[in-house]
Amino acid sequence: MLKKSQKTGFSGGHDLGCMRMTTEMTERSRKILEVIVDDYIASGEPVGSRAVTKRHNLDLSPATVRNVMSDLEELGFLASPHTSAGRIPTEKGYRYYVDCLLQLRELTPKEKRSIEASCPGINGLDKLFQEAGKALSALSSHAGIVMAPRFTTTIYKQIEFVRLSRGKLLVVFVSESGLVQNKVIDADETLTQEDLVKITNYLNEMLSGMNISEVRAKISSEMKQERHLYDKLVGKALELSGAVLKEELGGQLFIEGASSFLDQPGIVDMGQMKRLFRAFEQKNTLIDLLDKSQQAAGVQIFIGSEHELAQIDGCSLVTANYQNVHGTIGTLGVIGPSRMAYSKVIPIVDYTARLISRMLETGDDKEI
Amino acid sequence: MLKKSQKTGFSGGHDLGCMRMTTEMTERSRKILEVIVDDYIASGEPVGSRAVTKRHNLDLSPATVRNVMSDLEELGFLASPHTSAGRIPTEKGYRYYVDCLLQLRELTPKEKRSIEASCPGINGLDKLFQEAGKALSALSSHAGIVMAPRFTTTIYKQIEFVRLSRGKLLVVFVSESGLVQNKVIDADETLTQEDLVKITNYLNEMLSGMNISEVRAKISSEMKQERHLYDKLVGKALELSGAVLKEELGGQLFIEGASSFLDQPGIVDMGQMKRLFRAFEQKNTLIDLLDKSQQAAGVQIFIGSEHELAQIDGCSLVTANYQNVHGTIGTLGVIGPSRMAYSKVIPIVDYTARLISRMLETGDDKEI
DNA sequence: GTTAGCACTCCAGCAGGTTGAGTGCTAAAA
DNA sequence: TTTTAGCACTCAACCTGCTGGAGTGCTAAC
Repeated sequence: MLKKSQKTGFSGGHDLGCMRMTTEMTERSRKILEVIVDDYIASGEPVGSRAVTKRHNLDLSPATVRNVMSDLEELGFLASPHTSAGRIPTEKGYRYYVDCLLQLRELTPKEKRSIEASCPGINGLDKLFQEAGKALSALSSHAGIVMAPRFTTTIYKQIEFVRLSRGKLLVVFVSESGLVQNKVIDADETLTQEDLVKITNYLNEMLSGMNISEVRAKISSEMKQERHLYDKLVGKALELSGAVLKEELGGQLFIEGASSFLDQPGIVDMGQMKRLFRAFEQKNTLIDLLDKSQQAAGVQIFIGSEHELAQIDGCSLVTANYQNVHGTIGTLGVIGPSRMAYSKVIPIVDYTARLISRMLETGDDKEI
Repeated sequence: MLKKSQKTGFSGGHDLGCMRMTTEMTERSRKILEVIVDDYIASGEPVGSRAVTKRHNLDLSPATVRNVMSDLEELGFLASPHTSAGRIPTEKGYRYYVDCLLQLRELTPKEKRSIEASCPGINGLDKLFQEAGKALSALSSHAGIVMAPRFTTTIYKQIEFVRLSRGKLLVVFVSESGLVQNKVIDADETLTQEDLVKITNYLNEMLSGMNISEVRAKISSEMKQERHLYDKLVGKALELSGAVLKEELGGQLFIEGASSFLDQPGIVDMGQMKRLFRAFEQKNTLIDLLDKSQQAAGVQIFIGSEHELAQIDGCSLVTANYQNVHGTIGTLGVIGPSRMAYSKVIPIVDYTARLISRMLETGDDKEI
């Protein structure tokens, strides 16, 4: 775990470059910025010069601190809600804090155990993701968010057809990691049970072990090639599987503990709260955002308007990817107000992502 | 559709008995109560005597209306927030209104089409329920709520086993209505692929067409009976299926559009809002409530504290059941503040429940 | 460069006054 | 007997002016 004065270097949308600033930022002003952000995160109240000197014995007078704060405001790290309130961090201020000043907390064994206990073995991936989201939420006191693997990144394992009432066919698709997708499609009724078995075997043999992009390509090429040659059943098989896989399934998003947003003492803007909850309901904008964060490795932090989602304005997002043996397949994290305890949230997200990765890689959750 | 002055007779927790009251309630006081409730539902503001006479030409002076309102308050149908505000309906007032005064609106063809359009054929039951919830929410401007069929009411159709990594087995269970449940279980690695096929065939042959309670009983009795007699594979099959079915799965709850609760102009009590959203997240208390409402037929209305859920205090719930050929299997409805437009919401819930029933019965959504 | 002092600003809270909506009561009218 | 008009009363909502406190910016001294 990172120690003080090491650079944490979390990347987000912007690269503020915490080095570029050091010409203007003395060690002292850094310390003061840190104290202010810490204080504000803890209290939610604007921080005044006197509070800075009092709570952390800096051997400086309030007047001196005021001068530094004034500089910090000019640099864009702080802002005052009004003349005679204290200062609060700007987004830029949070960014600098996270990039250069943050001292991460170790997770306590109790917290680790708490996360582990929430993921009681894999019995159904959906369940696992949901529980992970709940754990993230419970420990961070913000909303936990888990994006299930996108369909395209999964590996074909098996397909099954179940005949429902008249002309309806349930197709169950299973990926290697245990992700299950199902869909009902229309199918002509001439297909017998044996036909279905043959189709199943044919598809499973041909496609097993491919990822979904490959599967799509394969089906498409086979369809062209074999249209007039082989027997009708093969054509049917391709048609059915094509129908199932043509849609972009998956990328399912689990959001847990969204109600923690209502815990903020004085809810500032009800309109924003509405937009936020609506974004949680629609999910697709969030999915896009998480897709982006899936490009980079490690813990990523998006502060305020760094993500372009106007709907979740004023919120920050801490994410990390999880992997299986084939590489990164999904993203999880915490979403909360920009004023969140990053030092606590980051290790939680990091640890949870690693835990999920291990579980998906080994299929074993006992030994971490 | 019901017309004015017919009794609607929706039942809820309490039976106020709209007849017992008529000794005290004249035609005129009924009319005034109706106007007040209508007005309050429309405006959200306490209704004064003058507003009653103005907006609905009753040929009565405000003073007369005041006398009647005073009576209605004494009877417990109205309450005043404070001395010089108008009156608002009590829960009892809503109950009387819903039972005796309500004039249901017909759905417009546009609304019907809107509901139908939201359920674009069954491609996956989960998806269907979710979309139905969204439709309920969109049309009612409140939260839509759909409870998927409980596992115990479903009919066994098919079971499939898919081998995942080391020792993990994915079990996919399909019910006759197309409900899919999957679960990962541990299984010893000695089972070959052929063993699995045999197990699958054995189970599907033995259990097909039974409901889940029967299936459980059957497995249990078979296990006792055959433990020492037949080959090991049968025992294994029973063991596996038992592991899958022993849990109470299903009863999944879809809640859509919860954010509409935030649309209320002046949010009264933030604490209540929190409790509400937390109840939506936990779901199980709501599931219990909906389970209860599944006993009775037709549209059911729970107003305010008639349901015992303190968490959703001040909210009303309008529900209806949906059926397939085997009878009632699930519940859907709308949950919103007690001050909701019942005349609009009730037909929406009713129509949606019928639509879902038809779709589940015929497997065809074209012709309604 | 740092600090003390001072004037200034602004929010929060409180008291007092006003307005308007709505009520309850009473006495007169129907 | 029922309905209505009139009047006094109440109370929330709003505005106002006032005060205290927290915090700032500036300047001059250390």
